[in-house]
Amino acid sequence: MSLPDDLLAWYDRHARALPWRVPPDARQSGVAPDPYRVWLSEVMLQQTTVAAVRDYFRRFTERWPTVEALAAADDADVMAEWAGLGYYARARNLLKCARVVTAQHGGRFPDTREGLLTLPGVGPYTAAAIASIAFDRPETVVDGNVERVMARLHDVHTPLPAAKAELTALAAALTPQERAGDYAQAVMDLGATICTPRSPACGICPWREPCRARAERTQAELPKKALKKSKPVRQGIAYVGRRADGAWLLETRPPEGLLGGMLAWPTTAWAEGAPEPAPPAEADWQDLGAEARHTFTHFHLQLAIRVADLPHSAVPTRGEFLPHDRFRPAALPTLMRKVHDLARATFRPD
DNA sequence: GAGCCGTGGTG
DNA sequence: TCACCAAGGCT
Repeated sequence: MSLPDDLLAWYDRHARALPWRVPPDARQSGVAPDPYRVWLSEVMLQQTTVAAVRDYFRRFTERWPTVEALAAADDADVMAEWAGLGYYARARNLLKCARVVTAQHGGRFPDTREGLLTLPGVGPYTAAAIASIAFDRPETVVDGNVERVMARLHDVHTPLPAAKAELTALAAALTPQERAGDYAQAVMDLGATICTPRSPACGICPWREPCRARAERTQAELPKKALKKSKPVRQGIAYVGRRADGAWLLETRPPEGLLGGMLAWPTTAWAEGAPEPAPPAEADWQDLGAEARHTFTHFHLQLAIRVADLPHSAVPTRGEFLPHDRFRPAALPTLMRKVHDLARATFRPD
């Protein structure tokens, strides 16, 4: 038995049951995955855990069962449905991609890695994942799991990201011509359930015998990674205003950059040091005395909160009033939902 | 190559 | 409390 065969045999017994996955037995009986569902799941899973993705995947596929349905959706509806999942450029690219596939490819996803790479939001990993999982092409997927598994299997001590090319070559050398889709998912399942970042379960690993790191007892320290930079602290002020009729003053953030395209409370700029106030409407803004703390990828944020009852005649300089019955806190990104949770108690119950 | 871009779980 | 981490892509 070869290494890939050993892994596939393990996968046949231990594959995780996932909503977007065709299990190995069904697959070998000729059931083909739906490329739309494979693509959607892979985009959602970028830097995101399976546990976080499950409910989002279910809601998206119920609401938009096909790529054509998604392509026809309103941008704001898609952004609201994505709210809380993070990395919102993914949602913007998701729509772009659905519209390209619908308008330029007749609603069918390209079935090669090269074709898939031309799509918005589809990079080297996702293109290989869709090509292998949806179309059974022998492409090599290299995600964080595969990097970790290869670094341990071959005892590679070069730190990431410099080691990326080396680990990719090692992974490619193992990729089988047959059952490419199952193999791709098998390596990732191995990384997610056995060859985990901390406390890997080497004793029950199908690759425990050939694993070089296990032999050298270096598995816990691999893969090596470059030191991370510390995060600076930025500060700002969020303005939560409500009109007497219950409408909230909200804005849609600019399409690019942090939380781009998302519904949000108007805020000052976020910078190191005390923020310059920038209220979105003339009113008696009161400091809430509590702040929302949130950590983004590259900085910590401390967001002070100011609240105001706005007169019906108020003309905001930014944002617009969203009627009470059309406002869903779930449509806010998490930071803005935290702000709402802190501020809501200060207003009369609706 | 490196910075930007979210969030929730975990030790 | 806090740093680390997860099926990356774009610029």
